[in-house]
Amino acid sequence: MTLDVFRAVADPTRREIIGLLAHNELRLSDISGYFDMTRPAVAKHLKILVDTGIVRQRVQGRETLSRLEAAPLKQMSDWVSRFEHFWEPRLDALKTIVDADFEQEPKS
Amino acid sequence: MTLDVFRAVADPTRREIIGLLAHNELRLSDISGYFDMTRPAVAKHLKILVDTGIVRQRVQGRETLSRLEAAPLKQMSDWVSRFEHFWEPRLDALKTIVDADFEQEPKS
DNA sequence: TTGACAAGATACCTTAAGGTTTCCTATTAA
DNA sequence: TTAATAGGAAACCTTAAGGTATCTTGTCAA
Repeated sequence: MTLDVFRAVADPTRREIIGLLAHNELRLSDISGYFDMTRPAVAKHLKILVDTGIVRQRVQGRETLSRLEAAPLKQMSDWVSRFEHFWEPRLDALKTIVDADFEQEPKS
Repeated sequence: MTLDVFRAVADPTRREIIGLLAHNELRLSDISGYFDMTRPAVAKHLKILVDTGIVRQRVQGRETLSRLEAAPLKQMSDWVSRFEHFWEPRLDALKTIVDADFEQEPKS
């Protein structure tokens, strides 16, 4: 029971799976075709991604389709964004520009 | 020998250490004061952060001062940014705005 | 209506991760 | 010049992580 997004993303295989699912809905056997490891190994990685909510699955007959549900990755994005100004010193200025622009827009 | 930024950041203790060093240069004993674990345990975490380049150290007498070197976190930032549009649908528009603005600026 | 395919489940193995205790060495303050 | 402090280093322990092999069950096509 991991449930931790950071831990889920720590593994390179899982990052690759996330990449694969970014644009396609795939079956387990499709995914495991990309990797040099057994299907149950990939299934375990996939399960971890499902447990953290990064991947969602739907069953269709004997197949299980997996698709990306990227929202939980926002946690990571939020955390790391606290440090962006370290390598992007113009970021403060940028933020000002964006904020100003958003204020101009009508409330939908 | 980890050297992997994603793995380094996967551990919550190490994320906290990164947070502590974001604004202060601290000694090991300062840092370990924040945690409910032994000093050598914290030292190991710190070593992993040093190995990935996220933390830099300088020796001053009998003290070793650690400070954040956030640049390696950019790797994570870059990776996760590929998925930002999943939770921020306005991001494409935003990118356009920013690009346009940057083009206006003089080359330094 | 049987054979092949998709994938869940279980048992097991090996190594890496995260911790502890204990000891040692260098530096500084009294 | 000795006692306290900072922290490196080694040995060890336990559990979690990442894999494998193997078996079973459900579904579909021939």
